[in-house]
Formats: sequence, C-alpha cells, structure tokens
Amino acid sequence: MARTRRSVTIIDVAKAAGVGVSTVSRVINNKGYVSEETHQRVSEVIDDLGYAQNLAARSMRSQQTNLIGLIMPDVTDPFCIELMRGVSRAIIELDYDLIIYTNGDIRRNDSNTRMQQYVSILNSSVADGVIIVIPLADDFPPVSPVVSIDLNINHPSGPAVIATNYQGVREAIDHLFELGHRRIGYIGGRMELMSGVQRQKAFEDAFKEAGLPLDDRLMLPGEFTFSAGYQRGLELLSLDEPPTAIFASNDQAAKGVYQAASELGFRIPDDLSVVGFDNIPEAAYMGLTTVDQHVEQMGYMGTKMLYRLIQEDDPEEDIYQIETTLVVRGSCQPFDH
Amino acid sequence: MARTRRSVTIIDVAKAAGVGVSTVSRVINNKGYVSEETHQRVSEVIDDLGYAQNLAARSMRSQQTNLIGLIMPDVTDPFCIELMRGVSRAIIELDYDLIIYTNGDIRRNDSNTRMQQYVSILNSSVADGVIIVIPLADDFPPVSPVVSIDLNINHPSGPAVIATNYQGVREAIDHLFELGHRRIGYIGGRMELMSGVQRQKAFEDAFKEAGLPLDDRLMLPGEFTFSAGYQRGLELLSLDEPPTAIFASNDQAAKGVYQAASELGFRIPDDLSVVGFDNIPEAAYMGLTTVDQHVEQMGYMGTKMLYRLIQEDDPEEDIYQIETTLVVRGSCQPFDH
DNA sequence: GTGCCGTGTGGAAACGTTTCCACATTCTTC
DNA sequence: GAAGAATGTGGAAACGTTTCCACACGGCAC
Repeated sequence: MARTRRSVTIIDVAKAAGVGVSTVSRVINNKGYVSEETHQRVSEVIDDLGYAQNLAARSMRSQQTNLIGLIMPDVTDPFCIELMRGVSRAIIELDYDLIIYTNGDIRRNDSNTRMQQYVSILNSSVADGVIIVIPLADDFPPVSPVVSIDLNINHPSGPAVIATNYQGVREAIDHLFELGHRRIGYIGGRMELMSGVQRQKAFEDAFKEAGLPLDDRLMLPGEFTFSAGYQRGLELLSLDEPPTAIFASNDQAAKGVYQAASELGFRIPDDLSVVGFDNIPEAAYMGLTTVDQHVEQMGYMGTKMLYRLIQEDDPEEDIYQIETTLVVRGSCQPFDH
Repeated sequence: MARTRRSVTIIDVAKAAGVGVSTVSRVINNKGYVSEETHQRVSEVIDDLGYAQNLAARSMRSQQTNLIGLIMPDVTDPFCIELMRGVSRAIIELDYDLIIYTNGDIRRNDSNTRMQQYVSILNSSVADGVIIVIPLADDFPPVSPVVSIDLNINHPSGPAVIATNYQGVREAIDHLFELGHRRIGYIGGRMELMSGVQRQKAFEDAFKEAGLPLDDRLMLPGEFTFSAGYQRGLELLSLDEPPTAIFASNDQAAKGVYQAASELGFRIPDDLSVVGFDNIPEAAYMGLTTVDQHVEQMGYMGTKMLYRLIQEDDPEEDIYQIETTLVVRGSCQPFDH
C-alpha cells in the first residue's frame, strides 16, 4: 500500500547545479533566457541524478501537458481498436502523446458513472483535451476541450465525429432489396446513441419508401455486441418463417449472427444473407458485406478537431460527418421468390 | 494554448458547505471522523456544484490512485492489442482502472527516450504501478512497482513476464525438420530484447543438435515488424537457391513474408512453408502455423504480478514464464528432396 | 473535580512544479 | 555617456489536494 518512493525533484537538481529552481525549470522547458553554460551544467546534473518530471505537479501548475486523453469503454472491442489507430496516427503528426483511460468493460456495473467521473478527472488533471468514444453517460461537466465519437441522444450537439449512419444503412438495405430480399431481420444497436437511432430510422424508412410492410417480429433490439447478435440471431432464425437476410447494426453483432446461423445449420450466404456495419478488419476475413464507416478516419479526424479546440481556433464544423461506403463481399446472395 | 478552465475546487465546496477543507476531504475519501449530518450536507454541496477531484493534485499528495499504467510503443500492433486484452481482464477483477500511455509508434524518432521518460513520469505521478511492454529503452530509474513484458537484454532481471521463447522455437523448427525441410530461412527480431535473442539461439541450436550446417545467407536480422518481414522475405526468396521454409520471429513479420511470397509468385504452402510466432488473432484467418505464446495471458499475469508488487507482498517469482504451444495450421507442407 | 479517551472539526504545512516579479548585468543606440 | 532594451538569474506565490496537528467538547473512571 505504502509507496516509499522518494524521487529526485527539481529542487535537488537546482541545489546540485548551484542554481535556482526557476533556472532548472527554464532549462527543462527550453523557454526563457538561460546561458549556454548554465544550460549545459544543469543538463548534466539532470542526467546524473536521473531526474524525471513529475507530471502531476507539472500539469497542476502549468495547464499544458501535450497529452491527449482518450476515454473508451472497452479496449478490447474492434471498433475501439480501429479508432485508436486513427487517434494514434494523428497524435504522431501533432507531436502529442496519448493517454488512454478505460475501465475495461462497457458492461462493468458502474461503468457509466466511472466514465463520466474520469472525463472530468482526466480533463482537469492531466490531459489538454479528451476524446470520448461512445458517450454512454448522458451527462458530464462541460469542461473544456472534449470531442466525442458518436453522440449521446440526449446531447445531440458537438463537437463530435459521426458517420452518415442513415445513408449507410439505406444503401445496405437497398442492396438487399436489389438482391430480391423482402424478409429482412434487423438487430438494433444501443438506443442511447445517435448511431443506434439513426440506423434504425434508416431501416424503417427504407421499407416505408419501398412500400413494403415492416414486420415487428423481425426487428429486435440489440446493443452492438457479439452476444446480443448471437442471441437475436438465434431468435430470428428460430421463427416459423425466418428472414432470408439479416442486417446487424454492427459487425460484432454480425459475428454473433454467424455463430447463431452456424449452430442452427444455416449456411451463409446460401440460406441466409448477412450485412453488418463498421467494416472492422475481421470483416474482410469473414467475407462480410458491411457498411464501412472508416473508423480509423473517425479517430484521426476527431483528434485533429480536438487539437484545434485546444488551440482555441474554434473548429469550423461542430459535427464532422464521415461518409460511409458499402463494401460488398460474399455474405449476401440473390434471393428468388 | 491557454486553458481558461476554472473548475470547482475542494475549497469552493468547503466554503459553500460552511466547513473546513479537511472535512470535505474526509467526506470524499470516507476516512476519519465526520458526523452523519456534516457528511450529508457536504455530499449535497458536492453534487450541486458538480465538483470533480483533481487527479493531479490528489496523486501528488496522496500517492494512491487505484490506477495501473500500461506503457506501450504502439497501440496499433496486434501483439500489444492482445496484451491489452489480458491487462483489461485483470484490472476488472482487481477493481482498478487502466491508463495507457503510448507515443504512437515504435519507430518515432525519439521513441525510446520518451518511453523511458514516461515510465518515471507515469509512475511517480499518476499510477500506482506500471507495466512496460517491450522495454526497448535499456535503462530507466528504478522507481517503484514496475513489471515488464519481455525483457531488455541489458536488464535481464525481473519482475517480468516472458514466454518460453527457446522451447517454442525449438518445437517449431523440429516441426519443419520433421516435414523434411532443411533449407530454412530465419528472419530475426529485435536483438535488444530477450525474446529476439532467445529465438535466434534456439534456431541455431536446433541446427547444431541436428548436425545440420547453418547457412549465413538464410539468417537475416529483423525487427518484429511487417515491413522488415516483407523486405527480408523478398531477399530470401530472391536467392539463387531460396529456402523451402521460413521461420519468422513473429507473426507480423510472417505477414510480411506472405506479402513478399505473393509478389514473387511463391504459393504458400506449396512452394514455401511459413512459421510465425505469437499466434495473433489474424494468424487463424491466415492459416498460419505459429507458436502461441498466450499473449492475453501474459498481460493478465503481468497485471496480477504488478498488483502484488503494489501491495508489497513480493511476488513469489521474479520472472513468470508462460509456456508456449505450437499451433499447426495450413502454412506448412512436407518437402520432398 | 481532575485526567483521559473518543469523537468531531478547522488551520496550515507539504507535495513538485511553473510563472510572476524583481534585480543584475551587458549591449545598443542616440 | 546616459537611457533603455536584451539577457540572465533567483525568490516566492500559486496550483488543489491530503494529512498532521491542535483544539474543543462530552463522558467516564478514579
């Protein structure tokens, strides 16, 4: 429990070098006037003593850390990983460092509360700005730079990065229509999120505009997870008249559908067509037709936006939209009536 | 640049509740004597004002954060991602939170220096303990709890988690021997790391003990990356007498070999057998025969070890070894002389 | 009734920085 | 050659906490 650490401080360095603390600080941060000679001597002492800045003390005082915080529910989720890629690419360009906070699992009992808590903690403490992925908590203190990826339905205002979910799903369903499918199952996402709502709306509109009836039994709620996809997949495929195609609101759920289909003896695409959303890397291996929302790009753009926010040039767009594209692979087949 | 944030502090709360700061602190941390009535009142004020603790100030003073730090060169690398999975699983069990520091890319010019710097920064600043993945920097201040995954060759002492690299490679090469391969290419890893050294040693010993000559032209240095695997793969397959099999020191490099083989018209496994190391998730899709070092487990065990270190029960083992297992898939075929 | 312990509270020191201010010294410039 | 700018330096306040210490009050034992 106890931590006996007694590390080298700036004061130790100052004493050893025979200068004031402010001089050492100037050397470390390379700002203000310091003579070449003094700089040299202080640098040597720093090396000798193995001095390392205390981030806490520093950020407490200076309000500048060159650190961007990323808050995610689950570092294990492919969507999150892909997003991290983009953020990572951006921070390298910007010469920032990245600090990721996670409490490990979206399903952890007090997950939301903790996330919410950590937004303010990270923000007011340690990072210059924060990116929130999947903002499930519907309320957090409006402390300075925050960009969210996806949006909470109760806070549908920026700054945020979000895909054109509506168009993406419309395109996907039109694709299934063209292949002749009419009985299409829908496995939803989290309805606290804009993405979940928009995707569902698009699905419903597609049917309406095509003049086709919506079958309630084919539209099931989900939550963007493998297990929900699996459960709902089992339900749909166990119906007396199962759908000929299933649209899963993300690829994780689509994976669950694959699992369910395989267990119930449905072959994909022969007996069942499947479309997902996200285009996670695995989708390519699975041959899954899906809506690419360019997740890596979302992370990249979000970070760039945050950077502008930190620099206080207000970002030109409050909400940045990423265009989706339908990626057709082998998981869908024409259906003959 | 400037941060205008002026957040609610413990002092504001104290004033609003008409008590001293120490009382507020006692309420927040639930320690020491506070009357039921005062506790109530302070709690209300905290909610009203939307007060959030300043992590920096807190950890600066109290040295306890319930946060475990993870320091990684590259959140984009499959090995690192898999490791994160295990760490994530452990922190949920332990009811800790996780903070991941990364500077985005192992190849970033000053990567090592920064990593090294951040070990001490994170450690002395914000987290109760730190896990270092791929300790490339060969020296860092011996500040309190640190567990490393893999080992730097210049600091071959624990606490650390490392796979039985030697046995793993021996098994892999024996497998290739049994299939009749004698001309086996070797693409190495980073020789600053124990894993890189041990794998190479095992490769050499396998040949020696089998009484077979080692061909220098078939043993190339690498660095555990896709691009190195690709480059070295091209070199090996462009030899007058190319190898019939290639052992890549990790799966990323093996992926590079796949790329090189495909470009030069070598079919796997017909014209070339390939073995990797790590067993990253993609390996299953690729049909890559590889040595599983149970990376998720490494992360999990490392975190558990770190936890014991924080609690100051010295961990029973200084270095925890993870047993590797050979996973045979379709990337290798018998070779007839 | 004096002393001591348990409970409840507030003030102030300490943590390790950065930054503001004050003070020297040297270099320009008219 | 005097004024003012540029350069170089150190002291001390400030950041928001936790924790140590002091104090006050009531009750209980002797």
